[in-house]
Amino acid sequence: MNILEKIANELDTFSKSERKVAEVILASPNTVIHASIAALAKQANISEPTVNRFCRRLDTKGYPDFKLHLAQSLANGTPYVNRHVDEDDTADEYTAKIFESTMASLELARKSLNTTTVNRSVDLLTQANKISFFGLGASAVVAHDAQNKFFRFNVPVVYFDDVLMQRMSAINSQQGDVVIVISHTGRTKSLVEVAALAKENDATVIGITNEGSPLAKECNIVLSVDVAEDTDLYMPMSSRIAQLALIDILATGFTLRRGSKFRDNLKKVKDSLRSSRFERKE
Amino acid sequence: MNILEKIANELDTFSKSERKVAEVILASPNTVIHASIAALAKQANISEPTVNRFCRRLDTKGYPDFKLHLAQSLANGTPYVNRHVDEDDTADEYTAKIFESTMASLELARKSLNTTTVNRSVDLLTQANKISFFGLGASAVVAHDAQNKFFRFNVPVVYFDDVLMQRMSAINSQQGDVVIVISHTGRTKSLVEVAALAKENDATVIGITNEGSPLAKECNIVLSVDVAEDTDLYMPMSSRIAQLALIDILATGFTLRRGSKFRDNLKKVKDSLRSSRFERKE
DNA sequence: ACGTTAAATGTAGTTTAGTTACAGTACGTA
DNA sequence: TACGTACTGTAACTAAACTACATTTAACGT
Repeated sequence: MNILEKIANELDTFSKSERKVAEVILASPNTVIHASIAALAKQANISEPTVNRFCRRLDTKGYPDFKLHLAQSLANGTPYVNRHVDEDDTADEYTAKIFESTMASLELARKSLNTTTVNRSVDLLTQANKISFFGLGASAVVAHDAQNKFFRFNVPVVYFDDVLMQRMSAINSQQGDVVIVISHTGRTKSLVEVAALAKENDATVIGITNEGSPLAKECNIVLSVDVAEDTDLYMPMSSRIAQLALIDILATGFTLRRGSKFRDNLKKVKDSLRSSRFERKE
Repeated sequence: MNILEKIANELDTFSKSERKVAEVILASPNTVIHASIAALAKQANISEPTVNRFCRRLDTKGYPDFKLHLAQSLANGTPYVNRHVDEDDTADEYTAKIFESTMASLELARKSLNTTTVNRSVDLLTQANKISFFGLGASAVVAHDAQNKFFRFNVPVVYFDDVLMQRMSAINSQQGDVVIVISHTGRTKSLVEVAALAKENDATVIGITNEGSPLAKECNIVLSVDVAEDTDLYMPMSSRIAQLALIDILATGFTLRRGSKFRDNLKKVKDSLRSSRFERKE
């Protein structure tokens, strides 16, 4: 574990003097890695051996070794944190925050995603007679994107962001069809109903949603991605990015499963677009 | 710069003995960071001062400082790299690669995005009488998402992913309207024409596209995000994620500019969705 | 409240590691 | 071949880190 986090975590298990050291370190770790044990002791108003004992308590061999660990923690740069946008942030600030939060979410999503489930989903998708993507609101965007990707595979694929169309489509589904229902919360009533309908009609229902949600209960497979709390109170942000990454993953798994011959097909689709574009000048 | 790379780069500028040290370090940097200067000297079959001189040549204060830098290089662990998916990757592998590539792209996008331009775009958006988002293919998804976000702001906003609708809408645009045209390559003919049409009709055209592309030339403002080469040869992946992050940024800037009273409005929109959802059980 | 004991902290001395100054060696050039 | 420069090593020195022990502080029981 990152030694800086460790210090922060164990702050209350430290003795009085040790806490002094800890606080100095946490306040400006970048200075500390260039300071001698004497300098650090002085700054924390404690003796050198106390610093040394502090280092040992953190499972390092001594002060130099501790500095090494500290340097490594810093290099990791407290990677990406979900930081909330502030009322008086400048364009510079909120831009940075949104990028960071997005990345923090992806990091989290990566960790939480179950690749065995991914694999099973890809299995099902490759065998499907027809693939449908359903979503509403922000999740409709994800469904839209999924259609876009799977359409290139030359498989029957549809996407609906309209409640009625979703219902009709679900009712008409049958065995061999795969229905992917997308909802971050998994609590949108009409989508839960659509999932149930599709299941009743023997379609395989894959949910891209929260584990344990009402929607999840109606699904044969649940692909859940944990996501950092949304940066903006009122708009879904990170959740849909993680979902899109998941779509990429499914699409990639799909092409890999289909083998290299299949990929020639993709090339054809791409080439077909060429005439609609301006040539790139060298 | 990463000190390990630096050593590798400058290998041929080193003297004979220095190269010996360099090679030992490159061979097993992880051992070196825990070794004393004496141990390292012995392993490289050279004297201690030579190691010291080696450290100085690399712009460090001495051996301990050098070890610090080395430790940081190692911790950095080549953060996020754009890694291409391989024919025989397992689900585990391609999942990891896609997440990593996506994050690498966001990292790149963050660096390349000009926040002054973002700020100007937000300015224009807040003053717009009507906002239109146009995109095709993968970029249609981004436009779709943008509509979703800006719709909550209770401003007139439309999105079209149909060429004819885009043309009609562009022709009907007028001064005070803002048209946002989205295209990764910026070379899609019909979109370039739409941008030109909108501009002729005195709308302000903002392009989310490649700087220097045909589309960029037709725009009043260009929001360009550099993006790592796409992981998949035949499908856009990272580009649209970066574009979506940009939409988040614009939307966030928009709400911030409109002030806190405006945000109550967003709450209302969100609350209005409540009845369509299952209650969360505690 | 007082004394006892254990834990925590500091002081001083020791050891180890790192650095500097200088001397010797190797190599290239005139 | 002789000279000079750049490189490398030896030995002395300095500074940093650590250990052992003394002192203080805090906690607990009487």
